Amino acid sequence: MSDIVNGVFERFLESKIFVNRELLRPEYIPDELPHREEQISRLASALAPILRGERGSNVFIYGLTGTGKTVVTKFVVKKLHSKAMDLKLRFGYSYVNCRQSDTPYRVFADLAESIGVKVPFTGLSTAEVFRRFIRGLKENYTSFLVVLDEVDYIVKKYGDDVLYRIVRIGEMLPSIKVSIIGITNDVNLIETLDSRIRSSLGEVEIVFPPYNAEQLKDILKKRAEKAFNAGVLSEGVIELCAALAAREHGDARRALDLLRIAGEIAEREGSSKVTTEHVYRAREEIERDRVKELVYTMPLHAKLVLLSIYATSSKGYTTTGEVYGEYVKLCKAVKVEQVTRRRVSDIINELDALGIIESKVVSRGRYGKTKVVKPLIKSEIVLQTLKNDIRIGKIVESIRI
DNA sequence: CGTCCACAGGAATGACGGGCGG
DNA sequence: CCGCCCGTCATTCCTGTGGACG
Repeated sequence: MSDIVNGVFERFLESKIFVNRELLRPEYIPDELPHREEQISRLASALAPILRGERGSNVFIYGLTGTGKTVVTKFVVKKLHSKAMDLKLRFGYSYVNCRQSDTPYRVFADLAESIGVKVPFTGLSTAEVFRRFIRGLKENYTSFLVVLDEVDYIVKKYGDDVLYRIVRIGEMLPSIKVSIIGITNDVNLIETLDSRIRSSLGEVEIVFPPYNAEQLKDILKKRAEKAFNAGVLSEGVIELCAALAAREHGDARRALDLLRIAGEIAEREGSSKVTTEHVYRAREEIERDRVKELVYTMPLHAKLVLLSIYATSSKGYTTTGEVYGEYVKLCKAVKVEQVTRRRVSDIINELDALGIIESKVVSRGRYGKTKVVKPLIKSEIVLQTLKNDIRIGKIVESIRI
């Protein structure tokens, strides 16, 4: 009965463009992952011992964003889990994204949550959260798999302590077989690790090379077949998405986003076809949304620094010294206290990490060593968003680039 | 060929609000 | 309610450095 109702709703809601747009979302795990056969089989064989009640190999996975690391891992782990359930094994796994949970505390909190152990956001010591996780593990599992995605975020800030403790669980509790999958887009990461961790963690290493335009096209085609109604994609749409994403180091997520947003734009304006024009507009929209979200949630001083960067880069770039000078002026203008040069230098690095600006240290010999900062985003988008902050809206108006 | 600029960026420390266990 | 620990933002003090200038 409810199927009939849902069917009606869905048919009503679905447009002429999409059959199922969910298939184009980055978190969707398809049944088929073209051009990743080798990685899948290597990962599967590293983990296969788990099914015999032995410990799986620890795996290190490298690859740039959008090369399928996460989706392949989730795909394999999901299969592994259901197989283990068929075999009635007491096997569990946990997936932690270390960019979202970027402190040891939050990593352990996530691990604990994933096995049903409730822990507060804050208030406990990290060691206590870890203990609770271990206790939960002991009670419910004989084998466990920890997936740490974007693990470089933890390692760079806090060293290999987290990894070390997880690796050690197995030694402390021989009754539980614990294995780790570490996923990173930083190829050099493993060299920064302690040699003990390195050898135990890198038992198996799998590299995910970027997709080329041809492979991206395959991926998009497979998904598009089911996601779109027949014939709505104009000639060249898939090729364009593939080409644009290939330019960005073969990022499949980007390619899928472009295709989906292009479809949504076409739908919004009631067009019956998705054209290459829609793809170009999708590219702009993605960029704009990302920046808006980022800038909107930034702390006041980060906004002021960002504004200073734009105000001083009429030549296309600027330097730390110039930025700081401008920043001090702006602070006076809006009557807030300035932070130190040191802090501004960190804020510039943070903006760099967010991809809003690009910076690199250069030496100008006699004239010192500084950081050259280049804004990457169109100034209108950034200024527009900054203007929405009532504290600084007024001075944004007064700045001409 | 040494100096010295204009910073980079590490280390230690602190203030602060949130949130726990007891 | 207290004492403790957390993450975040910030300060202070500091050592390090590539290369044009003299």
